[in-house]
Amino acid sequence: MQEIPKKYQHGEAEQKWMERWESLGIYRWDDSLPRENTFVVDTPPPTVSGSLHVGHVFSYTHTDIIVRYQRMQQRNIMYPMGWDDNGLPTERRVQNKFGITCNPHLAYDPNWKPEDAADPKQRIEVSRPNFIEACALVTDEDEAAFEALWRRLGLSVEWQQQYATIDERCRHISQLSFLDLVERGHVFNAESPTMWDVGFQTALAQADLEDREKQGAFHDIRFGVEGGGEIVIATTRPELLPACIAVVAHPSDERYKDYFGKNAVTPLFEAVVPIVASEHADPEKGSGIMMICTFGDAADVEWWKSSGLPIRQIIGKDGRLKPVAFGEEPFISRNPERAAAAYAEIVGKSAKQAKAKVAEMLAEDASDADGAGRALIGEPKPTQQMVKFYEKGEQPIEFITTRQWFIKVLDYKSQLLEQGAKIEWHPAHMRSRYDHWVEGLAHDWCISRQRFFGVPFPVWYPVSADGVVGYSSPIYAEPDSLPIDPLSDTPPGYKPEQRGEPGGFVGDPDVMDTWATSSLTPQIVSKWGLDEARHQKLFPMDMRPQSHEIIRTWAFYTIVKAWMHEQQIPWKHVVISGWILDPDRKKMSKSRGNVVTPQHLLDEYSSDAVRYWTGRARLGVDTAFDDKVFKTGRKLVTKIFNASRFVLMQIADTEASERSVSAITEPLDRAYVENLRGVISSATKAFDRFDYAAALQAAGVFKRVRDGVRVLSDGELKAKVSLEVAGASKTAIEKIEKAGGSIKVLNAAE
RNA sequence: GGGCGUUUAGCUCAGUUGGCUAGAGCAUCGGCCUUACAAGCCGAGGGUCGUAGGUUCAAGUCCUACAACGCCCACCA
Repeated sequence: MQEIPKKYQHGEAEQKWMERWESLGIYRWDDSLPRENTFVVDTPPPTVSGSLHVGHVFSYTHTDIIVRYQRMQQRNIMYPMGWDDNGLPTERRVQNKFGITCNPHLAYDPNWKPEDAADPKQRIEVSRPNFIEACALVTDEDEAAFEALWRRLGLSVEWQQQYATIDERCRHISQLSFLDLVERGHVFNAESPTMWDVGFQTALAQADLEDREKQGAFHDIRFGVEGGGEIVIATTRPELLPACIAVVAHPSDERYKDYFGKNAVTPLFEAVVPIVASEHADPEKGSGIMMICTFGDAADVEWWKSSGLPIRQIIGKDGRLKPVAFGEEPFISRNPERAAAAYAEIVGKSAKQAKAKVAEMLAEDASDADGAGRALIGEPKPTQQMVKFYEKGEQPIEFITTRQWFIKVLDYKSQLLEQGAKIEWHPAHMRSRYDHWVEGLAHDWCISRQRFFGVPFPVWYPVSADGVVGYSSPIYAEPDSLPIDPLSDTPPGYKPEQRGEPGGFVGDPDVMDTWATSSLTPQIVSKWGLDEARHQKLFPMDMRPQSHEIIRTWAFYTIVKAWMHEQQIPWKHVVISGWILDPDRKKMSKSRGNVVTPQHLLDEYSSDAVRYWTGRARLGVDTAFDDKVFKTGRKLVTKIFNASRFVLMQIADTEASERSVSAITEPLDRAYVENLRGVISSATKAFDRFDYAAALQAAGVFKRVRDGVRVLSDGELKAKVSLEVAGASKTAIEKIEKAGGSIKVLNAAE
């Protein structure tokens, strides 16, 4: 990298002030002061992924600008900082760095140290507490890097108030939250079809998904009908044919009216499935008739739930077709031997491989169910389709039946909408994103994940004398004992030796969704459940800064928790910042490879110049990265610095009595002061509505009101004044004269 | 398919409840070493306010339709 000239090296001075501020403790929150006049910020805990980019600098500076304004208004500020180290990104990095995987059922080994993990290539299994130690080692480094950046940027964070989402306090409060929701009846566990990522092998929530476009193909498949006839069904997932449980068409669809009540026979597997009239089918789409499989998509799940039909689950947790027994419930077939032979061709294959194989078999199959000919009609027809993926996953999600914990959000849509309406959104239109998300919710919030680096559920299950685990009668931890790990701690009334034994207990091996903790950031800061007096002083908070793409997760979940626990809103204001776009107006993201790191910008232009750049971006509006703005910022900062020096020099030569406003007598000076009042007033109003960009603009306009034009148009000095001005513009002179003033323009020589 | 947003100077963007000749920064061009500041100062040129209608004494601003771009959601047999 090019070396930065000495005159542009700002680090030293910034370092000095950073240390000065810290030693003075000027950013401390004073817990002795009452709630009134306190300003509390729900700072976003950044994911400590080790990579920093200008996006971080951008949104965190916005918050700092608002905080500094509030501090100038004499507010007692709570501006904490958290680190989101809990969750999958850290887990993956630790696995690769130390060559370990977590086996939550192992016991903690106090002698094992991550540093002496032998060979990164050799995967050794460690207990969950050991794994968490290894995670802590990695995240400590990352957190230090983030903290250094934040300090360099001059964020006026209250560094005494730090938390990490995996630390003891966060685990404690997350578990307490879970127990409280159990008590209030908002939580349940159920074995039911759930969105599942086959790569990470964990359950997911609706908010974890994203749509991706994928090349698919319609396969027209001929089904026989018992008693004669045939129907043709178009599907993009022929591999699910063995999982078909029914065939449905719209009740008003004339083409299929005669078939309702009869049974269809699937090709290859010869399962006899009912032909059902259902609103679920759209006569306009495909051939108007569709197969219901367990499970192709969320709609299949819904339909199955109300049908009373059995589940034919063929996709396993790893995304491969698992072994099933034809001829036995639920895989009843008219011809079990043929079905088993066909299935033997695809068992163990991934869904994708199985799709191709099934299509091949259908194409070759000349003797389908009722001997009507080739089961696959024509060639598969390619189509672009939108498929749901886990946002971090590489394969489409599947619906797989597993036992999971859920929070009931579907029952409370109207209450959650009401809560959203009580919060002020900046900009206001961002609220509609929240409203739409809530209105469109289709699933309760699945909060359990089959992962390791997270907060465990404070739950055990009794094991009966004949070895059956009692999932329906969980043993909950005592609130006083939190945080606990059910895989190493023993439930009340049991002895450690009874773990896994008949008549004993087992611990719940799952961890919580990382949002189950992140949704409690206000309560974590206020120490809800741990320190009631502090909670009352800090909750609800004043401001939640965040970006718009996580309205459906972070904002939504936080609102859910605050409402469920205390029927409160978590904060009064949500402040939404936009994205950083690259100079071509594309979103900056790691995958695009267009990310700009902040360090060289700070070195070359100074923290203040970078802050100036962020301050120009309006709330909620995406901003293109433009290095000209940094240059402008640097010039402006120098200007202000020099002007201040000039003023200080003047003051040094002036008696204290001459420094009051009343001592200003020159009309032009008085005009400036008058104008300054207006600037302060409009900047203050802007800041009060969190619009720092408008405040900056107000100040920027003042900078160039040097010829008194605006003063004459609206100050109290509109009365006739005579001005002696150096270098007044032509227009300024005209305006002043038009307003009835007179003006004498001085030459440089005078 | 539903929703939200954006569209104003070459570029990046302001423009409040409709109200004097639509503004700023950057860029361009011209002129200046005028107490701290050439990392500065003064000035100039540059706009059919996305398109088409409508309301009004008056529309960048309000209404209707349309277009382009971005985002969110849904569908996806």
